[in-house]
Amino acid sequence: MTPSLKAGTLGATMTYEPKKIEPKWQQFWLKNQTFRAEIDPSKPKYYALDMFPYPSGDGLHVGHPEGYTATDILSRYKRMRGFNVLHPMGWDAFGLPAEQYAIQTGTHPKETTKNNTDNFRRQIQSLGFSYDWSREIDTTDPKYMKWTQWIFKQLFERGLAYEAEVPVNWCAALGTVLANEEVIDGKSERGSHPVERIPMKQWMLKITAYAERLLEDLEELDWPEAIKKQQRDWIGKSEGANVRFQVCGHDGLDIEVFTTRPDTLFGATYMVLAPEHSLVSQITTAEQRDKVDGYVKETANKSERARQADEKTKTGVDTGARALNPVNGEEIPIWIADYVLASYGTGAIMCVPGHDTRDFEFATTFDLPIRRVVNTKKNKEADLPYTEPGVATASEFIDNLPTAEAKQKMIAWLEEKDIGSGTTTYKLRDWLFSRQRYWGEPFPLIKLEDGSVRAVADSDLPVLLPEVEDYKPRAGGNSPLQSATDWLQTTDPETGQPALRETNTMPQWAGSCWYYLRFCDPTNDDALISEEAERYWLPVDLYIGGAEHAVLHLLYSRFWHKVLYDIGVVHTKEPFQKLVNQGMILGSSYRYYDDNLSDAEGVKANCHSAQAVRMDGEKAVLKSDGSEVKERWVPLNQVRWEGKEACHPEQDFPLEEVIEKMSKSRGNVINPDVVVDYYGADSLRLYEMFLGPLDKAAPWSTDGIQGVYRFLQRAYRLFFNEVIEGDDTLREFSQGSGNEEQARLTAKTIDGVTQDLENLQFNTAISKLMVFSREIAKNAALPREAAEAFSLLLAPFAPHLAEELWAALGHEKSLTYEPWPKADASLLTEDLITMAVAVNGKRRDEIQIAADADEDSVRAAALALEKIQRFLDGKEPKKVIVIKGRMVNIVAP
RNA sequence: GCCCGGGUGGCGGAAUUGGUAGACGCGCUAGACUCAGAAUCUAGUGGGGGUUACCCCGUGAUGGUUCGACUCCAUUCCCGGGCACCA
Repeated sequence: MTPSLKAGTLGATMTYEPKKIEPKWQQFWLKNQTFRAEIDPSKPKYYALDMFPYPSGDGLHVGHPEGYTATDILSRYKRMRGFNVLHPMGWDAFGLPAEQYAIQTGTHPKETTKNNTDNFRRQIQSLGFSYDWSREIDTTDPKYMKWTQWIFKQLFERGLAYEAEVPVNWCAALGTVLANEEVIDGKSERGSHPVERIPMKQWMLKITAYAERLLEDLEELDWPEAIKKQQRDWIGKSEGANVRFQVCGHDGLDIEVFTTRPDTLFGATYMVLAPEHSLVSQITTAEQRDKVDGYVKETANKSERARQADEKTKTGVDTGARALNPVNGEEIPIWIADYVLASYGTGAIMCVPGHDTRDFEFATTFDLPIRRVVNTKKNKEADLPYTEPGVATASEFIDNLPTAEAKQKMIAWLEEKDIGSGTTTYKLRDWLFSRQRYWGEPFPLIKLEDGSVRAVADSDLPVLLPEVEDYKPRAGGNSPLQSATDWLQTTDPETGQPALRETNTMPQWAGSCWYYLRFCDPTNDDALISEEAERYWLPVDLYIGGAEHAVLHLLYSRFWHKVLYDIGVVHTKEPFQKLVNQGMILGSSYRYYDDNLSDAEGVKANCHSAQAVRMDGEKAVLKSDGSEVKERWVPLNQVRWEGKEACHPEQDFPLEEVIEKMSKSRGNVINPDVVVDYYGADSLRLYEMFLGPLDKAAPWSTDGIQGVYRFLQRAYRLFFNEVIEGDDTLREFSQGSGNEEQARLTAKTIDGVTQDLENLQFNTAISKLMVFSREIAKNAALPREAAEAFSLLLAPFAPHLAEELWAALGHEKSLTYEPWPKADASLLTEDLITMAVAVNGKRRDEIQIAADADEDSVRAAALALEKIQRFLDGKEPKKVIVIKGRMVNIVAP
């Protein structure tokens, strides 16, 4: 270490000044590559990964550092525990905002992305995270893209990527199609634009081929149950049977249905096809044709959202056709209705109104017969619809069988008669993988004149994006790449035939699907990852990120990982062993209302405080006259403070505080740069961890951060005398571990902080450090051993100050690889302990007694207490319960 | 509607998994320092009663199990999240 890095030599550090300490250590770490990770088989590895960010133009907000701080704490802790830690950071840099900015301004997205990543890197580095920056990656880097395209090629060559004309989620506002996972309530996940379903030719990835494995392998993962459940639901496995129903009057024409309740076949009194079902027009009778055509058209025009809007009202039309129920030969009507989805199962169902709520509603609406074929488990008649498992009834050969057995017997019967078979169905659809955008990875594919599609040779990867004039998507669902003629028109190197390049690009998820692999071997030009690096570093030991990626990124990466597993690139079935979702950091928004309902500009609106407004359903109205008003938000920096009360900047009324997700539109975003400037990175890190448990949402409070800042100041003053003129000087330490009280406190703190770190309970760990800093030197000088231990314990949380203190103790090396302090176990247990004495469970007094005192002496000591005697009133206690080391409970008569 | 979470002081949150409820921090109150403020330090701070000793109430609500319940069980209310006609 250079002498200039010794504490106090930089000039007048008269008090704890993060601005002097923090940049110094950040530069030190960078210059010395302190956190550089190399494969070292002699050490156990630990791979701590953050979900890498999309570098937006807005920069970091305080939500980002929460997860980053947590992984950083663990990384620093694990290094001190002797682990070889891989802790990298990079950029998920393809994405819509840079492209939209390009459309508006003509700036190449590459340029925007570069500026944004530079800003993100600066911000992240100002927080003192222990990333190995030599491993930084960027998904838009051609060297990275090459391998994204290479993986796509592997999928393509194994038939896992195919082009199909499918009904897609077309979002006109974004000018692109979206994956099912990107559509929420019929709107785009990004921006909430309307999405419609239209048929288009698109590239699909066969994620459904991995449905079972994606489901099964969830079992062994240490993930939050909620996320596992979301993935299970999304995969949506159901077991049942496919059954063929013969259509009357159409020789040999069958309609196949999927049912999870083959045991209720005797109760099937009608069938329903999705309006889009391919057989609809063929089987519709002449009398019903007009009605059916009308209904089909009507539902086709309805958006997906409108179709699902009110599920209670069932609509449908009889096709006039009849089918034979294969179990009893009964003729049953075939209807079409939009409550049956074309995309699930076979797009047709058999309806058992007695035992399915939806069928029941439909049958009631259209007066179709309802039949009871299942009784309760006790074989009693239940109210219909009865959807629980029970016992079959009125079902001939399966009568009296419990549901599970009845299903099995029915499936065996169907298979024997060759009219059906047991089947498993998944809700999971194949992954729609092409986007009509500029800023994404081009597909490494060429299309020949004969219609065949060929993958570009490995030696020609990566296929780079062409330069274009205009970044806007082209009409008719074509990507901007369509107009890059020189790029588009190429020749097949093998046959010399003219060929066209694929003009769609990959979705943003492509790059993030495998980035955790590249971090292990970021500059390898011969493989996406070397076998050595893969074997050593994988899997990721701790992965922290937002819960919003539950079924998007986390499902897609698992899928790609399994494909790579199958082709021998990776050796683990799953990429992320332990996953933690950090909770959101919420902001305070300030609300009022005005009567400018149309958002007209230049209008002098009448403003109202929230107190004058009540909610009338979805609408906000004035309490006084019931007229409608619209909510408005005052950005944080414009709020006028009257003491503790937030007020409208120009008018004289208080604003309503609403705690919610931070967003630009609310003006409640806290910029970490401002916090670092004022309190320093160590305070920001500490505060975010001190807010509460990592996985819970918590509101940001500007007052709250003062508490941790004061703690750091106190910690600093524990070590230094503050000198008004000149440098602060180190205090006199006592030698060794100090007096017994101090030695015990040190041991207890080491023990407690260590346990909390292992459990990711950072908030309680910090509180233990606070207690330590307040108590340790209260009555005696700070012992040297305590000072050393404290610096090391503080290091994962507040690394800059910790390094400063460590250096002040005379150490010349960074504390990064110092062994983690070990608690003296003999000091953790006390000889003399305090035990609470309770009467009837209520604490009344306490006794001081030897820790190893036997039950009888504890009992005697407790009963001897004057206060206890008072409660007993001279009588014998009914019972005395002694909980070793904790308390005595006396049951009074 | 279904499935997960979660309801603890004025606020963020602790509580070794059935054993002293409210650690730690914010805020607040009082005091010290200061010409003054800021900063810092010290003490107090769940509610109610009492001069003290001390007593009563208290973990969304109601009941139950237990010597003892924030913790377990049942019913119920509220908040957050996810899924939502998936046959």
